[in-house]
Amino acid sequence: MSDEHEERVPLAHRVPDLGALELLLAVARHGSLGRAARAVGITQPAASSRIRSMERQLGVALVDRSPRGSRLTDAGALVTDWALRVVEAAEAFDAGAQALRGRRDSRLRVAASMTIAEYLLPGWLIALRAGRPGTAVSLLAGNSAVVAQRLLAGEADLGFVEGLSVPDGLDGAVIGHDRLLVVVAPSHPWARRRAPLTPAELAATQLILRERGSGTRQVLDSALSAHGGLAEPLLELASTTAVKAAVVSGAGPAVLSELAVTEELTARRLTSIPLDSVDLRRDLRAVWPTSHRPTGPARDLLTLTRGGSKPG
Amino acid sequence: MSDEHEERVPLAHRVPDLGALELLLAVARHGSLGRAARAVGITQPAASSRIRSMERQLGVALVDRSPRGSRLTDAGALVTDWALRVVEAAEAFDAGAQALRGRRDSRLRVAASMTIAEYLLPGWLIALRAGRPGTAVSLLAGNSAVVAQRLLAGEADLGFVEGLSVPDGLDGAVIGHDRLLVVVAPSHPWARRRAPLTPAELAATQLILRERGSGTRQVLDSALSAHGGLAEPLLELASTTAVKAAVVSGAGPAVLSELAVTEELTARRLTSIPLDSVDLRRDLRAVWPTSHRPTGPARDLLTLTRGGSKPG
DNA sequence: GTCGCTCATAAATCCAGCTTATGGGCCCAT
DNA sequence: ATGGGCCCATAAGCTGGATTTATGAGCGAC
Repeated sequence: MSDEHEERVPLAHRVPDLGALELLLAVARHGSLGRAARAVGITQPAASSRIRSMERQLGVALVDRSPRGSRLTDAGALVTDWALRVVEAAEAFDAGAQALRGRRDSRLRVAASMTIAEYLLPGWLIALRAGRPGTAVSLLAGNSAVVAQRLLAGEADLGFVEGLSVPDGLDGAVIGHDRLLVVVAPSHPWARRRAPLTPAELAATQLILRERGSGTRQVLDSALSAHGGLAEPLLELASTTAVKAAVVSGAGPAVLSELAVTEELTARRLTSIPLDSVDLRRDLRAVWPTSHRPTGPARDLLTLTRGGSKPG
Repeated sequence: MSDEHEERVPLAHRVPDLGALELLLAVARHGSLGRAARAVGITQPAASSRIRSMERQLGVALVDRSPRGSRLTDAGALVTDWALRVVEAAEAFDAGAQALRGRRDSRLRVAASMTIAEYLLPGWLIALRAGRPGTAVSLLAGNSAVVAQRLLAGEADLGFVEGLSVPDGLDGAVIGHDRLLVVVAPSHPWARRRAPLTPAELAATQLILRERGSGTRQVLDSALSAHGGLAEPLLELASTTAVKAAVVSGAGPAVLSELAVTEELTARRLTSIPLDSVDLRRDLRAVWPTSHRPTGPARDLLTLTRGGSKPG
């Protein structure tokens, strides 16, 4: 059962590559193929050819060319918006990857829980880079205990954890909230029910879970301990990505951070089921050693995450 | 003043291409380079080389190779999650593009307002494709009047509009809600204020707007008519994308649908400013000709959009 | 020991996209 | 009206990256 979606033609052949999407965005911004070309560092004929082959690939005219410049067509405006989503995701990828790369010699060392590292940090790093270009960031992902240990050992400058309490020896500040959601594919029977799920029902259901030790799983286990504890997992998978993929493909229900599934929820690829009586909210906290108040880039990042503006 | 963010190295050179990201996801799913290679339709050496150059590019080991298969490293799990976001955005792009292309000979013809077409439809189409593979969809984007006209002329099977009322001759159902938000870059002075914005202040401020005729702009104009109406625009741009890009780069404030900016808000690339006394909520509705209840794929799509529970 | 799976390497091929060079259309200023 | 500025399109040649085949080597099960 489950996966093996055999796609005759891979996605990469149906979607223009990142360079082309960036070029399209540049055209939208600058109003001319030539200007856009210069903005992305290629020549005008290259841009012309690239946009043309993109139009051939999509089967739709994207820009109105005129001797006075180029404007997006109606379809082009739509495509450009979709392209922006892809480019933004790619920027987040890049921000995260850069942080991961600089493990050794970097200046700002961040330790974060998986959920925060996956879904929030890349965005923050983009914003940080805008305010402090050139800051090298390194990122280590682990559970609360690992984060605490790194901070106390002086191997990280700033940490982020989700959970109920601040580990000993650390100071912290709440920077946001997160909630665990029960999610299923829209085709799942639960998607049609009107009544909220009861904790007992959830506890008795076989779920798709991350492997033992994940923070998400621990929170869920303790919240349901009064109702019989978690049932045997239906599947145990290594990454949040794998869990999501399994749920989307209809393998069964899972409980995931809302941060991990907002995209799928608005797109209706997943449906969230209300849960009765149990509140699965948890705080997101920035933490640091009591002795070392964050300074410099660490302080900037901290400020950023609290919704404020940058110091300057 | 538009700033020229000159990136020495374009994003496309720092981020692996879509094919490589898909391959990485396949490796995560299948646990072996060779199987992953077959899954994406290339040979094993090609996959090996691609993953290797990806690791070189990112400067991080992504998979643990062994004679019994390959598993993701810790860093690999993070990267894979970021990769999934990119691939999902690309899938949405593809879903939209396919709908756009099939304008002529397709079986399900959808007419939708810009905001819905941009941010919700691609996701719905992905879900629809999962349930009804092979359904060809065509998409036309326009304002309420255009949508109504197409439906009544029999040139579209199902419509989606945002707004206060259902056009004459159509039946409709509320499928969700949307809210207009005032957004600025985190560096903008407004990001620091504690007091909500007053309607008069907003009306007196020069904003970055979509060009005249956009639904968003009309709603805003009428909501502020009691407070002096909109000021002269600071910039008039052709697409929501262009507006967002201008705001992020600090050009000024804008008013945009929350659907358009959720991503930027959670990533803190944009900040939303509370607005006093004026409620900019609006309903999102599916609509169809009173005479033609949706059937077949149109009915499936309609069911899909009413499926989940959406906060807000 | 041998078969089955795994991954890595080498060499040849092929194609996609780039650059330079050129030409034509439109508008404005002189 | 005419030259110069902007715009875009086309043609030709080059280059590099990714692919394919063919092979070798490690590990485990029988």
